[in-house]
Amino acid sequence: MADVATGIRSSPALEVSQAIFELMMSEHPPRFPRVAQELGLAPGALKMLQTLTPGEQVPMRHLAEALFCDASNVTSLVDRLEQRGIIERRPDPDDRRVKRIALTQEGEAFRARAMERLFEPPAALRTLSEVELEQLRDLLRKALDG
Amino acid sequence: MADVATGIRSSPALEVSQAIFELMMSEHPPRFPRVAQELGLAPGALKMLQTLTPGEQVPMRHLAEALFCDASNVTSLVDRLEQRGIIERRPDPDDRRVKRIALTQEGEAFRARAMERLFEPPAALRTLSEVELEQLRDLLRKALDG
DNA sequence: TATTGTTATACTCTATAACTATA
DNA sequence: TATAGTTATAGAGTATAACAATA
Repeated sequence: MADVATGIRSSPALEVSQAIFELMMSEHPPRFPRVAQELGLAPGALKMLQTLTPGEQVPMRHLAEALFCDASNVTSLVDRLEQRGIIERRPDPDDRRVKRIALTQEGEAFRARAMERLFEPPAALRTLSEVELEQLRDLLRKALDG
Repeated sequence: MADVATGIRSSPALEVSQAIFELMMSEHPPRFPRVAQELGLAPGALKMLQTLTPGEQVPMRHLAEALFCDASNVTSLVDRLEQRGIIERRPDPDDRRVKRIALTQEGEAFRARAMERLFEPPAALRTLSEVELEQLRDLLRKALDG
């Protein structure tokens, strides 16, 4: 059986995949770039904040890998976040080539606010009951952890 | 209770929202830009293909609204998709200002392949059984259909 | 000789503003 | 006068290549 919206054959896994996409796309403009813009951040900068856990000190190289982007882009993203006092460059005690990136205290608060907005449940989820949400959560967690 | 990854308080709806995000982010690089690039398309061009249902003839203006972008960007996206023979501009019989965009025959096949790749179930879903996938699908569909 | 991060530069995507033609 | 689409141009974000410092 072919689906109208996609023109491809269906299966439960495919329908789930499609539904998740639909849920992500149910917001206009899409969540991620919208939140980034509202906070005055490049999309990459928001991804970087998401990556940086409070208390961590991450070499820039690792950020480039996590963000799947070029090192020169990390430099420019870090520059701007540092200028805004959200993160800071710290020397690595073991390797003087390396700079470790950490959230400032101010940055931790900023990040918390950013994550709140990023993960705010999509409106579509409001139609589900508490029990249904828990079922949904458990299924998704099983997929992710399993 | 605060979550380590986000630093914000938890609720079932929030946990679902987070899990869905995690599922989308579990692929590196992220699905949408990756598939677009593999097909030699701008992200907006892939969105446009997703919007264009086979057999439809959509005024460019409508595409701009659906893509949440400027009309001039639609012109440039349409230019390139038309050059590749994927879509075509057709005159509107009722309003000579309007150009209606439709998939070519070749374009319909291209779109089908693109949608196949776009909606290919994430690897994480493979850990779920058929029954669990159906439960997951039903919950997501209920949320989306309201 | 290889690696971390930076700089200078170029490219891609999208938006803004001015324009043509229709309504 | 307003609208559909185009053109020319500018901006933001990211990548490429050459470089300095360190390993």
